[in-house]
Amino acid sequence: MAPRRGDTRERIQRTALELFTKQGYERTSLREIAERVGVTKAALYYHFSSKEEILGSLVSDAAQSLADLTEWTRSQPQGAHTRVATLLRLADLVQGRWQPLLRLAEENRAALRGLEDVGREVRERIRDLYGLFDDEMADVAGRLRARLAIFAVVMGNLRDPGELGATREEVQAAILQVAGELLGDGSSGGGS
Amino acid sequence: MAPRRGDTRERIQRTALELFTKQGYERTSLREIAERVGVTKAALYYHFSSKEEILGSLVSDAAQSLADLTEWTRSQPQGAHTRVATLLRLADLVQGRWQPLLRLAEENRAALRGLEDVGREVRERIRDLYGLFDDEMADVAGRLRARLAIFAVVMGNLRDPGELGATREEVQAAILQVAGELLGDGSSGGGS
DNA sequence: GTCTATACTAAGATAGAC
DNA sequence: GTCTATCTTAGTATAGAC
Repeated sequence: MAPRRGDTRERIQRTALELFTKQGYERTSLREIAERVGVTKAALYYHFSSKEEILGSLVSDAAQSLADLTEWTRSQPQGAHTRVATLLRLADLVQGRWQPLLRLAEENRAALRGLEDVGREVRERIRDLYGLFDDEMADVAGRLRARLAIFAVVMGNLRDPGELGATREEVQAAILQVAGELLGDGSSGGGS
Repeated sequence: MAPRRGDTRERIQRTALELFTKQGYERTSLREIAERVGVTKAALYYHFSSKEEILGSLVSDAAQSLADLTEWTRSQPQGAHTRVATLLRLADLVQGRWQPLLRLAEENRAALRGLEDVGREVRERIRDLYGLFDDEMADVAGRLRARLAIFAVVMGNLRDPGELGATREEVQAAILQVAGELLGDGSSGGGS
């Protein structure tokens, strides 16, 4: 219980992420965060100008790595292979360091909407990602399939595998199979 | 501006639904609702025992019509035709009277999670709906496709059609096409 | 049965001392 | 960099007028 020095800001972020996700953003009070970190409410206001800014600081990290992903995709040759490779990288992120934040985002969309600057940036990055797939899809159904493929990768990795009556590995294999089907059809599918 | 009598409860519900959806559940104060309705905060407490109960009263209506839908499906002969017919009815509900509430639910999942009784009921009804499709799907990929079909119907009808660069009618047609593909493959698709 | 007046606790936020 | 004290407003609750 030695009084740590210099890492208070990060400890606030870690604690907030945990509590925001478990209880919801609005149901988590600054008093609660401060108590867990071992400081007073006012101390939080030294490191962050508001409760919203704590949330924003968590989101902007993820926005950066999402930008990295779309940039990588753009640097690759266009085609089905790159689309699938992008989904694989996305799956890694969703299972890895994005997971806590995505759970938070899923449950607290209204709070995220309140974020002015950071929120706008994330929404733009997400649109970028969609755009990468849309560009190669001829028709509405194709773009819809691409979005469903992305959704399957994201949500399939967030939810309890038991919901589908399978292990995590089985679900992961099924996601990649179905996502491949959805992306494959689209690029050569018939129009209206 | 005549002082209406007897419809205060419904006006509270309508106003709450609108504000909860537009601003988020937690960001909407009882004072705000009361002001719009033209009564005091305390009057709300005559009609509802808490803010949560206002939300719960909105949700329980939808839970009932969801139960009606699954019951109807169960009364029909099993098969691809019934699955598609169920999705069509679901699409009608999503575009119609469920729309405001679904928008609310999407943005305020954390608040919904707080609803003890009603929340449990809705989650059970949703699981029932999934179960109807799961029963006829042999493998994990099939069940995943069925869920994606349901998701496409629900979300495709909630989002702005412009996101896919199409009109509402075009999006609607694409949703039904893709949902049909997803449900069709599943029942005869190959195993692992 | 329907609502107003009023009060209580806890929230986010700020000012200024150390 | 952190704390004490304080402010405003939120949700909640009750007593009592009509």
